[in-house]
Amino acid sequence: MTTYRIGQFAAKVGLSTYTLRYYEQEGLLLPHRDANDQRYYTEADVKWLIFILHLKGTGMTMSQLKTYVKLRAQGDATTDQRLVLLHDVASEAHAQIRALQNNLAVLEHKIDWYQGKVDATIAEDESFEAYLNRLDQEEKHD
Amino acid sequence: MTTYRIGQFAAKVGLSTYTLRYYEQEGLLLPHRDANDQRYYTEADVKWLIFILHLKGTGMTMSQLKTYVKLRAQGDATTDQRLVLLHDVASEAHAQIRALQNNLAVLEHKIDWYQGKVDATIAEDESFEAYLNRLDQEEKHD
DNA sequence: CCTTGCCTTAGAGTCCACTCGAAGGCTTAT
DNA sequence: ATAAGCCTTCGAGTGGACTCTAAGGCAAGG
Repeated sequence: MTTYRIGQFAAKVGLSTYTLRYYEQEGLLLPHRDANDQRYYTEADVKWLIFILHLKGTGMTMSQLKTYVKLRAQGDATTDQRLVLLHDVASEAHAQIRALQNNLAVLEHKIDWYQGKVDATIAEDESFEAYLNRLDQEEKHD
Repeated sequence: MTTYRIGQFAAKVGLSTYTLRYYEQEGLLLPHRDANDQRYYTEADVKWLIFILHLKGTGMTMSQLKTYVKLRAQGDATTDQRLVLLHDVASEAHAQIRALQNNLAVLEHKIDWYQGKVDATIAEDESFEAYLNRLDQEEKHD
């Protein structure tokens, strides 16, 4: 069974040893120790950390992650709470994607404009402005 | 013609007066002044600021925004540079959306799993893992 | 008249997630 | 044997974008 010392593990997952010790301190990832107290990580740790990184990549904060880990440690009784938490994170992420797409639409319209691809008729501009207003309204609904 | 004092403008655009003065200091938004040196903002400033906020919302940094504003101030000779800059920002934003969607896919799969909606057959799990590996590989291409 | 809002400069504080350094001491690899 | 890697604690530094305070003063509305 393959194991990794902290330096190898860091290289494998693309984090620094500092960060790994920091995550450990925060309770996110608890490696094993050998007879000399040296940390070692297993393939299971690789999978778990990659999952953590996916969660972080959705915008989940350290604090939410810590909550999640604590709930997990408490066993099956907390699956409902975990679900609520993950649903929150997911809907935040959806909102963020939507916001990004809206902002990007504006940016790309400006790019088109710079490239002279937009017919600069009053009608067109006005309809795009109306569209933007609608987007801005929608963002306020959050 | 409607104008706004800084407090009204702040309320209108949803920023603090601190932030508006900060943006001004950074050269992003330069309001007019009345006879007593009090700032006032026009409808054009509203539009410009909203555009700035859309750009910021795509992930464009202060520093990029400052570059953009400086180029703009230099006139038509810089449209090419502005286009390059905006293209960069747009492709970064696209990448960020893709990353978010990938991470969200993992999160939602986990949610499904919690809800018992996933057939926990070895085959299914393995194919999902293969899928994740593929996503992770793709992220490395950036 | 008095409160509220605005003006200035300059600097300090905040938040988040790391990131690093120091110091002293084991352990592992070549 | 020697270097490279790892161990600890603990505190300080980083970056980005604000966010706020202080101090002293002018200006408009009720």
